[in-house]
Amino acid sequence: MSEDVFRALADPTRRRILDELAERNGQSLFEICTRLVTKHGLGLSRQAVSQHLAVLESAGLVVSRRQGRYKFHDLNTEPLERVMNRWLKTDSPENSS
Amino acid sequence: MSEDVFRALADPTRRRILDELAERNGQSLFEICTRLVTKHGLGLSRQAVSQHLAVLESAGLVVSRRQGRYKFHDLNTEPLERVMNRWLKTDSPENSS
DNA sequence: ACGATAGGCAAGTAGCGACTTGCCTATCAA
DNA sequence: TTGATAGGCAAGTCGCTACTTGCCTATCGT
Repeated sequence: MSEDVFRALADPTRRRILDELAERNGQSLFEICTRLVTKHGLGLSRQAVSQHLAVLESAGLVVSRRQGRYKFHDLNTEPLERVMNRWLKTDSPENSS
Repeated sequence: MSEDVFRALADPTRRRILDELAERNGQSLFEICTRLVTKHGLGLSRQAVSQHLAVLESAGLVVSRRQGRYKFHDLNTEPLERVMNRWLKTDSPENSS
C-alpha cells in the first residue's frame, strides 16, 4: 500500500496480470501462471509471476487472501483512481510522489 | 505518440517534469532544468532532462514546438485518459499493450 | 505417514535504463 | 563575423530489475 503504483504499472507482464484479474478475480498463483502462458503466450516461471504479484501487492493494486494452501488474488483499482487525478484534475486534489 | 505511457510514467523525475508543465505550460529545456534544480532540489544535467523529455514526447505525454533556437514543451494529458480506462472502466472500451 | 500440490526464500545472471561526458550544430545579439 | 546561448548526438558507466535456479515449508488427499 505504498506509493510505487507507477513503477508497478511499468512492466507489461504486470499489466497483463491486472488484465487477468480484472477479467476473473480471485485467482491463485498457478491459475494466473497458466493463463498467462496459454492465453498470452508468455513463457515465464512460477517465481517470475510470484514476484510480479508481490510488486503489485506492495503497490496496493492487488490484495491477497490466504486460504489453506491456496492464496487468492484480487484486483484493487483504488490506488489507480487516487494516482491518476494528479494531472487529470477531475476530482480531489490529492497529489503525491 | 506510441504506447509506452506507463514506462514514461515510471520514472519519478519524469513525473516531476509533468508536474512542472502542468503548472506552467510551454517551457523550454533550460527552464525545466533550472526549475527542477531550484524547486525540487534535483541535481541532474541538461542531457538527462533532454532524454526524459524525449521519452515523454515519444509517449505522447509532451508535445514540443520549435521556435528559433528555442523548443517549447507542452503537456498533453490525452494519452493518460485513454490509458487509464483500462482497469477503471468509466468510459469507452479502448485497451492496448 | 506419505506423496503431491501450492507457495516461499534466497542468491545469481543478464539486460535495460538513467545519467554523464565530450563534442557538434543552429540561432541570435553585438 | 564572433561569441554566447539553446539544443542534439553518441558512446560509456552503473545500478536496478526481471527472470532463473535450487532448495525449503505448508497444506491436502489417500
